[in-house]
Amino acid sequence: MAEVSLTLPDGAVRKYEAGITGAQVAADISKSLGKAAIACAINGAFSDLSIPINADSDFAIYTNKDEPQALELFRHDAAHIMARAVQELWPDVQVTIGPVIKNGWYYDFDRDEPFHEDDLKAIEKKMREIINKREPIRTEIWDRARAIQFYKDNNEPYKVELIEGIPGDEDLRMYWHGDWQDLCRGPHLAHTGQVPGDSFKLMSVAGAYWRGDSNNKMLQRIYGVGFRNKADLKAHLFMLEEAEKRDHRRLGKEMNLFHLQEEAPGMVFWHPNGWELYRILQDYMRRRQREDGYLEINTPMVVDRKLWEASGHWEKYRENMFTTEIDDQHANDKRTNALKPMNCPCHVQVYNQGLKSYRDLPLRLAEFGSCHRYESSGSMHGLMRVRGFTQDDAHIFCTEDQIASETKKFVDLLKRVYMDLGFSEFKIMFSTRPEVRGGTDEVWDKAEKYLEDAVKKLDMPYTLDPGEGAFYGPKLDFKLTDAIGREWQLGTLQADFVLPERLDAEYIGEDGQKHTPVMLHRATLGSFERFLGILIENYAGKFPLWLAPRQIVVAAIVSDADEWVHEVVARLKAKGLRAEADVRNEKINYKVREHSLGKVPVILAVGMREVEDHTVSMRRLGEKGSKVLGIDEAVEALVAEATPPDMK
RNA sequence: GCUGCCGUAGCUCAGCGGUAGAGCACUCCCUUGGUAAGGGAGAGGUCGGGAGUUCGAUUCUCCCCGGCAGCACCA
Repeated sequence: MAEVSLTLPDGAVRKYEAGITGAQVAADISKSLGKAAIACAINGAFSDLSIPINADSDFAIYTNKDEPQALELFRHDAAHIMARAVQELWPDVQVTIGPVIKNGWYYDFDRDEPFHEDDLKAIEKKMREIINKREPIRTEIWDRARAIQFYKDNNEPYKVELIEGIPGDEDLRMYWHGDWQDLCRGPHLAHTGQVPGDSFKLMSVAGAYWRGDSNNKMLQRIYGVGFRNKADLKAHLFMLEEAEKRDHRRLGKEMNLFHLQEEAPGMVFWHPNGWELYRILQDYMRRRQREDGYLEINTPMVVDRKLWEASGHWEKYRENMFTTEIDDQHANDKRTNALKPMNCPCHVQVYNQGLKSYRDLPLRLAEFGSCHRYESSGSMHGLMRVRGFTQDDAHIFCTEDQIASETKKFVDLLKRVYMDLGFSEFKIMFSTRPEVRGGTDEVWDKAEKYLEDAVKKLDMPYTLDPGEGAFYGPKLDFKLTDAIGREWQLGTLQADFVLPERLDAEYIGEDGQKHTPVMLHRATLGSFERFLGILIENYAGKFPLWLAPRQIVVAAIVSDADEWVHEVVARLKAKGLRAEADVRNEKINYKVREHSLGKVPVILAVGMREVEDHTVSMRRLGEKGSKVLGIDEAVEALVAEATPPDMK
């Protein structure tokens, strides 16, 4: 019998007969390890314990304690166990795929009857039964023909389709526990009992298209979350509750910022508090852009379809545009207009007024452009995805040689803005030509090259995202990370060599000849609506003083202090602070609670002591105690704190 | 757009084939209280819209609108 030598992570070498399995090695090392082992690595490749080892290898054992591997296996096996549970409960169900995702897994099923949330409990129960059986998980390697025949015999057409879609003629790995079988790349645990039965939970049922294609049948997807132990599961569920508390739709209601209603789906009704916040942000952006040489313009919201035809949007995005038809009596005809879905064609119209010289470039035209897009009903979500929104948009008309310096300038602006608004981290994605696109390959070669040069000169890391460019040009996207670790794609910079030409933008170069400028589409926040949604969630509504729509409430403790309350409010307002008086017939406890729930950052409580001493008792949101300050001292401190970062 | 669920007072929600209820908010009265809910009284609803079944529909069925969770889409 041939011998294999296995090198363990600590450098020790053990010799076994060829064909020994990982499980046997683990048991040989120690009895407890034999029990604890859940999988192994053979020459670094994640593998089942049951696979025979026939060559000298590096060898490592994984147990419950090995974080990424253990989680991967638990979730993966839980997905399979869930599929088995579902098939045991409803034998007519066909199984498809069930991958591991962040925090858990899902599995897609085909069944005529819909699953209901109540069914999840029954499935969970069945899963625990399967786990408690501690059945060994077996694997075999089959050739394609045999596997296809097997699934045809078992009436599992989705599996047949999956196998037929796997390229090449590689053999397939088949897994079993009990009588239940699935096709899988593996690896898996040694037995079902290794899945922690008390630290998973089925979360929801939802539709999902077979293979992610909306032309295909919609299947039913069940989502689960799973962890190594109960405490981790509890922590995760707690985190979900916390995330729900900072949901901008909820906070928007609690802080009285905005509302949405049936008559205008996807269009925001901003309330005074919300609009204050909106304007604070817009004023800030306006100052930052002015500082950077942008010229602010404003262009029409309703524009004849001819312009959209010329720009190419009509052909590609007609379905998503709001249109209006009016009878034009003079032309004796109907005119079709579209609500602008974006600002660029209009900006080119402004550019085109008057002959431009190379001396005019770069020309940076900015607009807080109000746009409308007919988003599909299912995609709308609070402020995050709406049908009416305002972009902090700008188009930089420049020469090819200016692309790099303008990109640098823009990224510097982004950094400043994101920092000021409380985001310290962002990533850059570089997206290249998509399959459906405007312009020739020659133009794309050029656009990609210039933009790549520009991003390289930034001296910042970036990730390539092939095929994700805009239809008129390659782009850089800027993704930032919020306070609870979620990523949001915000800023964008798109190099466009196509649209200026389509819309006849030109300039006279140094050589006296006409040239077509390059157009850089760029946005920092994206849309104000979406950004405010993100901002609300990032701060959980507890804005820094300069952003808070309601900054200070001055609350009377006794009604004899009302006069002093009004005077304090007047002094704060005179310094530009957003202050309100609360002289209602309520106790201070009540007022403090209410304004704390309303996320007002500063409460100045005023009783007879403060009246006599000309002081205020300052309480900060989220803090327990209060601090008595002289009025002048308090005003000065608040003014300093409330000054926007760009004005300090 | 697709699948599933949901739509009752300003808000959060209970109810359910016989014509509607709670807490908070609101209005008034009492209370002047020192940092997260003082007490009492009152007012408030074509039960998302339309059609059908029924003696009778907020409740059952169908259609439409809107929302939620996913999927698809996102210039």
